[in-house]
Amino acid sequence: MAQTPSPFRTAEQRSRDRQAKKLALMEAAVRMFNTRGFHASSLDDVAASLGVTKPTVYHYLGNKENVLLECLRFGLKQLLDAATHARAQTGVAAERLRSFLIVYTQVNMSDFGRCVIRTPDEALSEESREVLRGLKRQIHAEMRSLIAEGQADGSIACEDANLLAFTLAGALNWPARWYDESRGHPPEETARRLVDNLAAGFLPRSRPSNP
Amino acid sequence: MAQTPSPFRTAEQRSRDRQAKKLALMEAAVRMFNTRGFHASSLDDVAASLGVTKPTVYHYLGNKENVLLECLRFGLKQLLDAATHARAQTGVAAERLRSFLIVYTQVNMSDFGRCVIRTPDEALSEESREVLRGLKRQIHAEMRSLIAEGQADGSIACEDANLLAFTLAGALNWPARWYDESRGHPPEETARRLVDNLAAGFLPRSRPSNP
DNA sequence: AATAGATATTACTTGTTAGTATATGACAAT
DNA sequence: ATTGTCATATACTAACAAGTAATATCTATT
Repeated sequence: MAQTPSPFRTAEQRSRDRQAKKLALMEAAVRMFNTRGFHASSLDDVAASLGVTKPTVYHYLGNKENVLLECLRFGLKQLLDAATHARAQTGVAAERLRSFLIVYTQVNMSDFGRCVIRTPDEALSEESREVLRGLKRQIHAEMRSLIAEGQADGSIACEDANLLAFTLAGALNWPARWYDESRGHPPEETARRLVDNLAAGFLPRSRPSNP
Repeated sequence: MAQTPSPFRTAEQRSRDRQAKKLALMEAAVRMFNTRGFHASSLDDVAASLGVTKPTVYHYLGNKENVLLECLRFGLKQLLDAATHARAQTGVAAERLRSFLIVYTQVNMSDFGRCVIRTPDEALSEESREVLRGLKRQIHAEMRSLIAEGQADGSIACEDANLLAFTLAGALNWPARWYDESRGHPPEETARRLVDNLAAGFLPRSRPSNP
């Protein structure tokens, strides 16, 4: 089985290499976008941060807007996956919503999620904007529908599912701006506490809601 | 009293004129920043939108960064004013907090408030960033201290006043991104409903919290 | 009138960066 | 061996936008 390893890479290995390089470029880019903003980030600098030159970036990612677009898609996919994962769970809707929200928040605290939140639509061309709006709408719809299920099964109390979705999303997107992993509590714990605030509200409850 | 009006303006009138022009430039700028983003907005275009030229902008506002800075200060002042106004009211802390939050949200739905929320720190120089961080911290501190008062007088239930302030701020900053005055409910109503969501939480309450 | 100050313009310089044309070396398949 | 393809570099173009003279004009006071 364990033969002398060939110094030649198979087609599959090369394809994996390529993917890894592409992802490394995306990671370098997203970090720079997050620290400097999209317009203030030059592809020269992104490339240099990995010890290569700009045409290499173009080789793997086409053009600057596409670099951003792929980063955003990647982040949005993580958010959507969180939704489908929560959807597959058992329990009342409020519980499924909670577990979705906690993962949603953690994604927003990570590099690609941060980029999704921090990048305003205007940074993109009309075309790409439509694509992204579609994905964002999907995520919003998932959240809203979990809320609606909760209204139906009685585990969630609210007047307007759509507006509640905006309320929750806002509160849980914001860590993309303020959360600093290197100080304070770890991401999961912070995420959980934020969601608890939203679940309970800030007005005192006379008695526990689960009799 | 009502004499033939002099065609000559007094010093005071001229000073008011100057202020008005400066403000008009700031409004034009802030609207462009909000629609295109800071880096994608050229002062040539800002000036052109009022039928003047770029050096005019420099005459009134110095340089591009200062244009942004003045807009942000303006918006932040509105937020701080909302806090001091709420502070002066009577009633339990939860009530004062509510009324602060509602105004806070409405500011974030208006041009200058939008700009405060949508402009990420990185757009500015280290210097200006410090100034703004200071102002933002003030607002955050106001919110946190209203919450702490509520913990003390029993009108607010929460474990961590600081984290609750982030939760509320996030939810109520977000309308700067999604709210569209031209569709849906008017600003005050939307603001009130958002705050209600946060006050009540999404878990059902067995009975009203005000016995 | 004449001068000073405020307001605005035209025309320029300069720096930055997205994007491209072209060259080159390495490897793989034939 | 030869040919083609992938990965990368060097070196360039083109465009845009910030900021700066130098200058003209209007207004108000002496």
